[in-house]
Amino acid sequence: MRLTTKGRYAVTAMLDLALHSEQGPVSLADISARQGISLSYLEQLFARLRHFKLVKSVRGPGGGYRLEGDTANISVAQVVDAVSESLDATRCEGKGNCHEGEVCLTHHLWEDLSAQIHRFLSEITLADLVARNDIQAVRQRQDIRLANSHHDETHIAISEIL
Amino acid sequence: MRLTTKGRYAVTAMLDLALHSEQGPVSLADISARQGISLSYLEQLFARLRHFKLVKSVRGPGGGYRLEGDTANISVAQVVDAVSESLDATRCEGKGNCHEGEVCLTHHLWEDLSAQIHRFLSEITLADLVARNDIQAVRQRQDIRLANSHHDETHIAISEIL
DNA sequence: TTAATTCCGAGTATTTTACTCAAGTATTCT
DNA sequence: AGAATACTTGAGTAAAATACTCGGAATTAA
Repeated sequence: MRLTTKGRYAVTAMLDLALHSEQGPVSLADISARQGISLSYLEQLFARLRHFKLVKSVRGPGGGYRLEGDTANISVAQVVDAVSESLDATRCEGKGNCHEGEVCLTHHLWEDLSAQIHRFLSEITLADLVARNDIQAVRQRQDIRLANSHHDETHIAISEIL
Repeated sequence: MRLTTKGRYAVTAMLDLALHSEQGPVSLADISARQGISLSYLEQLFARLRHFKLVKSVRGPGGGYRLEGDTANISVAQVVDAVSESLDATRCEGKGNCHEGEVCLTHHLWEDLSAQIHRFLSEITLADLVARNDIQAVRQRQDIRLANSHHDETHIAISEIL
């Protein structure tokens, strides 16, 4: 469980997707416009999200991405895990080449911590985030703004509101 | 709250320090030998740990580092915070230049999560870690090994045991 | 067919990580 | 006082991760 801005971008994008999933598939271009994340970067992130079965793609015009399954079944932990490597950084790498059969200790300890953080983030779902009224308030502002301005260059990104 | 290998190195080093603090100051060279972390990198980490008043340096022969205060008062969160930048990655950066006075939303959300993880790691102290008997077992092996071998090149790092 | 979209691969700039090297400073032991 | 020990500082560097660009191919609705 690595915790960097990359995971944060992914959570933001997934939240945006959750907020707009009612009106059919959401294009990455729209997410890019609303959240201020580059399109190509989103493509990379969504390739992994798709691979982990968190989203489903619809190709062609009017296409985009849909959440795979219900928002209540997608946790923040899943999203973060999908886009970020798990951190090992040990000489042994779980292969058991720790000295003389003695199993790793610092390793276990850290994985312990890591597992607990993971458990914690597993209990927060996209549905929980969507239910927050501060999020709902922003959603509306963003929608209006995107509708008004396909020529306008000012946006309110969710990240500017979180 | 960023969670990478850097923080892990710091926690490992601090744990090593805690395990050997009874016999006077611990030199970075010893920690380097036991934990397999390069001396220069430890120097950088400890410069920050010192700056955050988590350790105290003792110069001169027989010198090294001591923990500043009791192990029960040093949390994992403090150690991680000391060595890693806090992740912002927002266009607004808390400066309130979020659009039209509307406060950041995704920002708040993430900081919320971040704060909760922080709280979680704040409740785990070095004393808690030292108390684990798997750690104690390793400690002894490492001590023997370091004593026997200032010419020997095989070590059991805590990280090989965690 | 055309346009919108996902998909895919290569490439790149920036930052972070992890480390090396070298010179300097403080302290203690003799 | 002088030498040894060890911290301190700073510059520099290689590798990895991050964040992004670009070009083009595949798909499909209209």
